[in-house]
Amino acid sequence: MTFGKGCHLHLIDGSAFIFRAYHALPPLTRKSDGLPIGAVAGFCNMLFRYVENNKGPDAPTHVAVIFDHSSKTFRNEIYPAYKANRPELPEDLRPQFPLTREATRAFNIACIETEGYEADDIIAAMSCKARNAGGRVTIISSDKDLMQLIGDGVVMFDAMKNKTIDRDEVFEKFGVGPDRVVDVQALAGDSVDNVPGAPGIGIKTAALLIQEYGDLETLLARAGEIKQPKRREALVNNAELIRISKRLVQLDCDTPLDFSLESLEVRVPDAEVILPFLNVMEFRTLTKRVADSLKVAAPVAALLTETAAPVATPAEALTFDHASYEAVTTPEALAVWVARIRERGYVAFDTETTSLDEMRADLVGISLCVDAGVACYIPIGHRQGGGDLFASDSLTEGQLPLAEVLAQLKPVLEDDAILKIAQNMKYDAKIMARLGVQVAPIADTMLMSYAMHGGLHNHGMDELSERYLSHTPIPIKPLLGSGKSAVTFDRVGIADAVKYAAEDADVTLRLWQKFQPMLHRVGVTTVYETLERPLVPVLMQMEMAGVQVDRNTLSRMSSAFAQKMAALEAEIHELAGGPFNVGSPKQLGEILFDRLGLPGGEKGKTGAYATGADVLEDIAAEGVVEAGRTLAARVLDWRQLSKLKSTYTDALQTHIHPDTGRVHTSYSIAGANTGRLASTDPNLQNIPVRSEEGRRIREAFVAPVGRVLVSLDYSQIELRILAHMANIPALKQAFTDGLDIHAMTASEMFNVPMAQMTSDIRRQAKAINFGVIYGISGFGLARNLRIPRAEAQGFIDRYFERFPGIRAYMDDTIAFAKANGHVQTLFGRKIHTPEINAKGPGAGFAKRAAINAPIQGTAADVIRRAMIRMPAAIAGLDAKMLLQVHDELLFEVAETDVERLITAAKHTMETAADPAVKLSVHLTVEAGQGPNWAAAH
DNA sequence: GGGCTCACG
DNA sequence: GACGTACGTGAGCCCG
Repeated sequence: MTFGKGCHLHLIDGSAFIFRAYHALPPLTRKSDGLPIGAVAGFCNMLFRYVENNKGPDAPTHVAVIFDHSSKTFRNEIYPAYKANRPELPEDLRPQFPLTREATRAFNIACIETEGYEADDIIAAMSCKARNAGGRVTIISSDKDLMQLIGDGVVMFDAMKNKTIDRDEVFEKFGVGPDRVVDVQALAGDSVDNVPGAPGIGIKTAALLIQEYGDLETLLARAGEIKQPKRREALVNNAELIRISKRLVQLDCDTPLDFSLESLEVRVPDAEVILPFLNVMEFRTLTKRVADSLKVAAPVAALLTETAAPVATPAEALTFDHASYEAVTTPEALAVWVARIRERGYVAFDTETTSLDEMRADLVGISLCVDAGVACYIPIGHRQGGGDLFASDSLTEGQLPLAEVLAQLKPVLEDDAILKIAQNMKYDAKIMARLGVQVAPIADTMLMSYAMHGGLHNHGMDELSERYLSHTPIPIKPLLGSGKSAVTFDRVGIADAVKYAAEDADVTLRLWQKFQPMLHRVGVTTVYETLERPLVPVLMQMEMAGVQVDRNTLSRMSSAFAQKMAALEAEIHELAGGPFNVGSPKQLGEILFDRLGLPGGEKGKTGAYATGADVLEDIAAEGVVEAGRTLAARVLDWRQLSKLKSTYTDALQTHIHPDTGRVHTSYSIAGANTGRLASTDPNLQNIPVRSEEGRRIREAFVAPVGRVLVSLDYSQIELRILAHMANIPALKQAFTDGLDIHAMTASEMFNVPMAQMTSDIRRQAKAINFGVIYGISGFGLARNLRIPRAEAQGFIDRYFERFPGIRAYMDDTIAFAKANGHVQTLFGRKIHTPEINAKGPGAGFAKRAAINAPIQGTAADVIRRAMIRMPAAIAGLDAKMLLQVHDELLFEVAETDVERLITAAKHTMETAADPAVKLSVHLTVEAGQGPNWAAAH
């Protein structure tokens, strides 16, 4: 519908709403994370009341909320001091601005702002346009600067006083009609906006003068006639200033509008949008009122609140000024920074290096930050040239020698009284450790975030900065390039490096400042202090120690695998009737199901046949074509060898460190949602063990001469934790009695005496036990056991009958997740479950994950506690903790200390839950030892 | 770079 | 009544 006669446009002054809301309400904060929210709350209430009050017969046909985009506009060019004496925005208001825009859109109202223009100008242009089209306009505001627009079908409405402002009110206020308001304002000036006007002339006098002379230009032209000397002089001497003032107060009807009036047509709020928004904001009452108004059920309170990661976040009062970052290139300048750090008592720091692999990285520079915005970068190892063949390898001029930097910084970095803050400290502390500096004590913003919001979002610096500081840090890509032309950080120019590196320290410090109070509010201080922070030095030691891997063993195995694979490949090609890439699932699927015409080919969503191990195993076992059966079996063999060779025997050799002769993995602490660690580069948590052939790879993990590998692993830790958490007497008793837990389960379920247990029945019970931990489903169990679904469901039903606590545990866990947006481990770790209220297939996933997380997470917490206590427990022994594999710790120990190590470490692991949690089931640890990992496990 | 496959707990 | 499922990871390879 074209905007025209009969249309009624409402223009809401957004900034007026915001300020009124801000000052009308106490400084409210969002309960879940402390986000300042008072202005947004008031703003939403005002918008809602507006919507409710404008449903009647005189309802608008079109509506928009208009905001100021930025403080700098064309008026600053005319008069630089314009609005210059405005007080600084309150610190807690600015972060709410983006949320008011979101709120507007959530109410399904057009949200308008244009860079370089004030809201008033946009309102002016829209009013003119609407009026010229023959429509009516109501401006929802009481701002006197907008009164010049009144007339010809344009009125204002003061929402607070619930009163219309028309010509009469304007006349009352300014003594002139709307068309002369700017003249009066130009003369009177405005102290709030710092519009100069004529000195000594206020609104009253200005109105008199305009009434007498008709308009401003006439007045100025005839100023000499004015009788009162003061007034006359004020006008004569300030004519230019008055003209400038008029340009400042005159609203610009020609402000460009990049939308049509038609697009502003009134729309009903969408319950699916507005309710979640209000719920995330944690506006309980308003959520309910809006829901009632829309005649839908209100979402369960607190349902989204916890899962809502602080979205659009508190922007900072301070911005990031890259130009202010200092390049520290003299000992004197560095000394100043050291003094600042000592005065502060803490420092955020970040290292720049030549590699993401801490064991191979060379230090290029260090950045420091002591206060938001106060940061520096110390270039140390930057090199000339672009890294090409002819580039010089010499150090760039104007850097500090490493020795000088270390001499000054080492005392600070090792000072007990100075807290060192970093994002992923393990990386930086390892770099420094390799240079002989033991960084302590430490804080880590990545781990704080993980403790608070694990499961909600990732914890990399860029993401945290955007979420919590509303700031996008300088990306590294443009500095380093990508692909073949990529360079390392030492080839980055120092000027660029200063901006990038110092900003990282700056961001880190600001995150830390923000996270400290948040940590308490979220209630995870204990988790951070006992399960995250102290783990850093422990993992550093393990990673730097590395594990000795015998290259020759791996190399021999690689050759043997290659030979077997070649033979298999020839046979496979023969069976297939021609050569093809055995490693290509796509080609294999076409051979099996198209060329050989085997039944059972199922295409996935990408249109490719599934050729996973389960599919091939079925074909190998019961395929109707003999060639197909053999082919599938050979491909399975080939795949196993291929996997072992490429992922393990080949790849592991490339990870042997040239200096140490050992393999140094890296553990990510904040990677897995449940609290587990993850091992990367290489992953040493998935070295084969299940197949005989694969297990032999562990023979390459060896102890040096005179030393032994000791493996200690928790026995059935997750089932024990389940027995405790779900309080299942039968399970607990079985553990207390030291029974075979799977056999016991089988006996209970199938009424088979333990003495007559068969391995097959036990195997089924074992699968069910694991299924319970994973959030069992009939389908999943059926597939795992390869039995009919109904039968699997029967097993599950019987299991729940025999162990009724399990069902209750599952229901309670899911209910808790739905109510709180997270589940918890016994040690208080929160694992957020944002998808728990999802609809559709995602719901099943989320429920099973929620059931599994407290169990897996508690086990992860237990072994973390053991690891943290381990250095003290084995101090004095010639032993090192090398690896963690979720429920196993691998040690390298002198032959003479093996027994003592086992005693100490075993005790530490078995009592790791104490005293924080009193488990009603004992944890038991089994030990093994030998010259290599295969023998020790 | 996403999908598939497969190694571990 | 249908949907599509075991939980948590990382790495190597293929292929567009």
